[in-house]
Amino acid sequence: MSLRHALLGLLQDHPASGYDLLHLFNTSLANVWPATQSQVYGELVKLTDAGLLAVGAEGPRGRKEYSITEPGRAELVHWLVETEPTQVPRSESLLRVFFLGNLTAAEAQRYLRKRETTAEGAHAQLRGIEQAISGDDADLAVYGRVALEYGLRFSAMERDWARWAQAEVARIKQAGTPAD
Amino acid sequence: MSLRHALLGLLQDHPASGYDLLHLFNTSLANVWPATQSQVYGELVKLTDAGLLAVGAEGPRGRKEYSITEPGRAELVHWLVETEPTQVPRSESLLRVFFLGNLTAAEAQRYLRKRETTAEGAHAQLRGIEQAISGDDADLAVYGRVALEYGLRFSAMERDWARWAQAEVARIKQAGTPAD
DNA sequence: CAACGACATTCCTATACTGACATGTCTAAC
DNA sequence: GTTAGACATGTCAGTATAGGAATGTCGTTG
Repeated sequence: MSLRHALLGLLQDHPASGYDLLHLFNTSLANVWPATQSQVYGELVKLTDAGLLAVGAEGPRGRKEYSITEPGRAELVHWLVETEPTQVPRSESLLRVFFLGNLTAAEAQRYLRKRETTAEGAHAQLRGIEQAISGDDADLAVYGRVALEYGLRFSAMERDWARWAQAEVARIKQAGTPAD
Repeated sequence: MSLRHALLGLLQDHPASGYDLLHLFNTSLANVWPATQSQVYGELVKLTDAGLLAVGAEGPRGRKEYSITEPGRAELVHWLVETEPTQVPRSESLLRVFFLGNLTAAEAQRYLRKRETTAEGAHAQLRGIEQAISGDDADLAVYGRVALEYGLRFSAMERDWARWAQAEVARIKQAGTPAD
């Protein structure tokens, strides 16, 4: 149920419509917490019913401007300070690694090489973002930069691990069963 | 829908009951792809209906021994070789980082310190597992070890990042707004 | 002014997942 | 013998997520 807190966090700085928020999800939070249109609109209604958000003036095209209320602010801080992250993140790609023994060594290496390429691509993309925001000094940009650093380190780690794993598979192929 | 492939993968080596599989999930796959009892039992029925699994002899206490069929094996290999991981992994803890600007610098640092401790603990736990399996040479253990190495590198990266982030917050606190 | 693209919301279906509850059997210990 | 605990499966209600269909409005441009 982090979606509601993500919405509260985004609305902390300034009011926005569902449409705006959807775009924010698809851009800034896409790699951390993606959300679909039906999720965002539905959750906004629930948050409003719960009194954590309020609808301000209606704009053109039936646009509703949501803003955070005091209880909403309190809930956000409560979530940040007093609750622990509970989700065990599932990793589909790591799950596959457990079962690579069902493939030939060459096939397993192909898989790992693909992972290396993907990680390298992600790393390059984040480097680009880093360049783009390097001037800004606002609070959001500060912690955005901290999150970005996480992404940079993570993708570098994945790339290096995938390289190491390929070498490891090669080592085992040589030493033991020639599975290809 | 990776649960079904996880089950196929676990049944590749030897038949097992739902109960066995549940324990495998809670132990070996707990950090990669956790699953609940209702999920496992439900999915086993679906997989059997689809012909990817077959029920062998019934044991005591109504125990059903599931084994993988040829179509099941084919599906597993298909999944490994021909499909790409699609899931964008959600990270609740990283999501929080984006909104740490709503806290005081001291509170933000407390959050990051907690993350550092958690990562350190995970790293230590994996080190323990590494010691325990160091003798084994079976295929599953080989790729289990590759996955373990991922976990080791990941937890080390998280720990180091959390340390760096704390220093970064301190640096900004000094330089700009004294938010505490 | 017509038409198109961006804006903006609501509703619907299907699947995935969680947590709890219900039910029963076997084995070992007391 | 009976009771506690491990073994073993099944079901259900509620929530989360994905994806898309339906509907309509505003602003710009030819």
